[in-house]
Amino acid sequence: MVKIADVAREANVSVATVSRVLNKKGSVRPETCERVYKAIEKLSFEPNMSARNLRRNETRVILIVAPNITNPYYAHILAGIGDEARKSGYSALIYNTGGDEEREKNGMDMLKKRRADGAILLASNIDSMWVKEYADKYPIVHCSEYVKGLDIPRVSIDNYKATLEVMEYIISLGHKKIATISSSNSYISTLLRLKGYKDTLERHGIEVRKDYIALAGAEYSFKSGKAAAFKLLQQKDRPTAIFCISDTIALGAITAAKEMGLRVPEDLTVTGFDDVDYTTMFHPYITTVAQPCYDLGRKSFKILHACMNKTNDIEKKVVLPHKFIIRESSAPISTCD
Amino acid sequence: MVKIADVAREANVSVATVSRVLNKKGSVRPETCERVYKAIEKLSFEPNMSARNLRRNETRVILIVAPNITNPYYAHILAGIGDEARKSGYSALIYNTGGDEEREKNGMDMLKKRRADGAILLASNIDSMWVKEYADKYPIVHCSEYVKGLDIPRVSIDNYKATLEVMEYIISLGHKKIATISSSNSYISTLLRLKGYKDTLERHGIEVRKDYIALAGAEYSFKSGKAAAFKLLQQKDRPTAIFCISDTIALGAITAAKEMGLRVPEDLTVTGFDDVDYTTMFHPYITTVAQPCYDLGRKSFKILHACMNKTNDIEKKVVLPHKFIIRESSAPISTCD
DNA sequence: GTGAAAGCGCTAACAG
DNA sequence: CTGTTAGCGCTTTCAC
Repeated sequence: MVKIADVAREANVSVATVSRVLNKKGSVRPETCERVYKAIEKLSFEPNMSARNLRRNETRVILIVAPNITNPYYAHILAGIGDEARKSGYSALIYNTGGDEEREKNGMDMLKKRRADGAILLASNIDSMWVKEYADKYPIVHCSEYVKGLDIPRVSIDNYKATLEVMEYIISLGHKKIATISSSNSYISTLLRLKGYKDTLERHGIEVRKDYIALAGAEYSFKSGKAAAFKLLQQKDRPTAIFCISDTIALGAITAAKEMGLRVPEDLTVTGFDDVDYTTMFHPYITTVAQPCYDLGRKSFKILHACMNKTNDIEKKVVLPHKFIIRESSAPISTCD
Repeated sequence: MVKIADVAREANVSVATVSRVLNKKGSVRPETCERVYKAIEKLSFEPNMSARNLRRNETRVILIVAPNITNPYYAHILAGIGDEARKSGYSALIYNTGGDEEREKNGMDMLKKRRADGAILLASNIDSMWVKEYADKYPIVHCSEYVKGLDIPRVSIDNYKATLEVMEYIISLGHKKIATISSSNSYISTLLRLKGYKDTLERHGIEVRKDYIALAGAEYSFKSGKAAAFKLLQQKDRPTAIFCISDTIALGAITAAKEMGLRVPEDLTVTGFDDVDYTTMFHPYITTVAQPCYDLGRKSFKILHACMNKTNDIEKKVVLPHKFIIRESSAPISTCD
C-alpha cells in the first residue's frame, strides 16, 4: 500500500504538503504542487479513506434505511438519492429492513458506529418515536413518510391534496358507490389518503360505508390487493369505483375484476397511486397520481447534506408537486348500470 | 464521543482488556468481562469503525456495482446480496452506473481508496478487460454476467441451456416461423441466448432469418421491446412466435401485438426471460425462464466472502438452476393460420 | 510556503 | 489474565 509518506519522499516534500495539495487547502507553490501531482501519478497513490475518516471524524457515507429495495417506488427514490449523493462525493450505504423495526434500529446504529454521517429514512411508521433518540444526535431526514410530531426535516408530496383530486374526479364521473383499498400499515401517507377519501365523500354528502373500505397488506402486494378487491366486488351492492392507494393494489383490483367478468373501466373504475413502472405496461393503462420519486430522493439528499454541514436555514417540510394522470382505467359511470 | 479509554477507566481495566472483550479474543476473567460490559452499557459506547478499519486494514463493506437498481431483476439480486452480507456483518455500498463504463471504474476505485473490501459486479460487458486490473488486486466476483477470458469467480444460470429449453418447447408447439428480440448490449447472457436461438433452429433444419432477429435497447426497456416487436410483426411473412430475451421486452411485444389486433397466444406465442415481478400481474401470464435472482445474490456474496478471507478452494464457476415456466403467453400454432 | 509533530480511536504484540 | 505501548495513514496546528 502506497501512502502519503511515500508520495512525500518521491516529491521531496513533507507529508503536510502532500496533504495540502490533496485537499486543496492552504497555499502551495504551483511548482511544488506540480511535483506532488507527478509523484501521486507515478506511484498511483489513492488516499486511505479509513485514515482520513478517523482523522476528520466523518465518513462521506450516508445511510439509507428502506423497507424493500425491490419495490420500484423505493428503488426510484434510491436512485435519486444515490445520484445526488455521488455528485457531492458521498456514497450510499443501503440498509434493507423488510419493515422490521428491530432491523431499522440496527441500521441506524451505523450512525453510532460512525459508519455513516447521516441517514435518510424511507418508510417510518407514523409512531416510531424511537427515531427521536437518533435525530437528536445525528442528521436525519424523512423521505415520503415521517414520524408525527418530531421536528425532523421531511420531503414528500401532499398526499391529502392528491387524494382529494382523485376523489373529486371519480365523483365528477358520476360515481356514488366508491370504495377504497387502503393498507394495514401505519404510514402517514396511508392515513392521509384514507382521510382524503372519507372527507371527499362527506363533503359530497355520500355516506362512508365500512364495507367499502378494504385493507391490503402492509407492503401493498399485488396479491393482497387482488384479494381485497374480490372482497369488495363480491358484495351484492358492489362499488362502481375503487380508489386504491397504490398501483400494485390497483393492478390487483383490475385483475380481480377481470377474473370476475367485470370490465375496467366500463363496469368498474379503478385508480392507483404512485405511477410506478408498470402502470402503462398493459391495458387498461392506470389512472393514477404520479409521484416525483427520483426528485424526492434528490431533494432528500440535498437537505441531509445541508444538515450534515450544519447549514443554518434548513427546510423542514418540503412538499414536491405530484401529477394526477387520467388514463384508461377510469370512466363515467355506465348509465345502464 | 465516548471511546474505548472511557470504558476502560469506568471499568477499572486497561484499553487492551476492553478491546479483548469487544472482539472476544484472548482470555478475560468472566468477572472482568462483566465489569467491562457494564461500563459499555452505562456509557452506551459504540466502537468507532473508522479507527477499527484503519487499524485492521479492512472495512467490512462490500461494493456492489450495478447498472440500474431500478430494474427489478437487479433489485432482487441486490436484496440477496444485502441480506447475506448483513448476516456476516458486512454492509453494502451500492454504486449505480447507468451502464456507463467510466462510472463503473469510478465505483471500483472505492476499492483502491479502501472504502470497501471487495466488489460484486452485476453487469459487466463481455469485453471489459479493464476489470482484470482490479481483479488482480482485490476480491471480485461476477454475478449474472461476466467478462470473457478472465479468471474471476462468477455465478449465473446456464443461459444457453435455458434458451434451448424454451426454443425446443416453442418448436414442439408446431411453430416454424420463430423470431427473437435480442438486445444491443454486449452481455454474455445476450450472446448465449442468441446462440441458443440460432442453434436450436439449425438443429431442426429451420433457416435462421435475418429479418426474424430484432434488437431492443441495451436496457431491455418496455418501449424498445414494443418497437422491435412492431418491426417484426409488420412484415408480410410475420413470425408466429417470438422468443424475447427479457420479460419487459416480452411485455412490450404482447402490447404491440394487441395494438395490432393480434391475440396472444392464439395468434402469436411470446416468451420472456427472468421472471420478474410483473410476469403474472396481468393476462396473459408470461411463459418465461425463472432466474433465482435472490439466490444468485446470496451465492455471490458467499463466494466474495470466501475470497476476502483468502479461503483456499474458491468456486470459480457456479451455475444455479433456472426454471422454465409455461404460462399463458404461449400455445400450439393455430391450425387455421 | 513548508515542515515537524501531535494525535484521531483502535488493535495487537510484548511484558509481566 | 492483564497492562503498556507502538503504530495504522491521515490532517492540522504551530513554528520557522
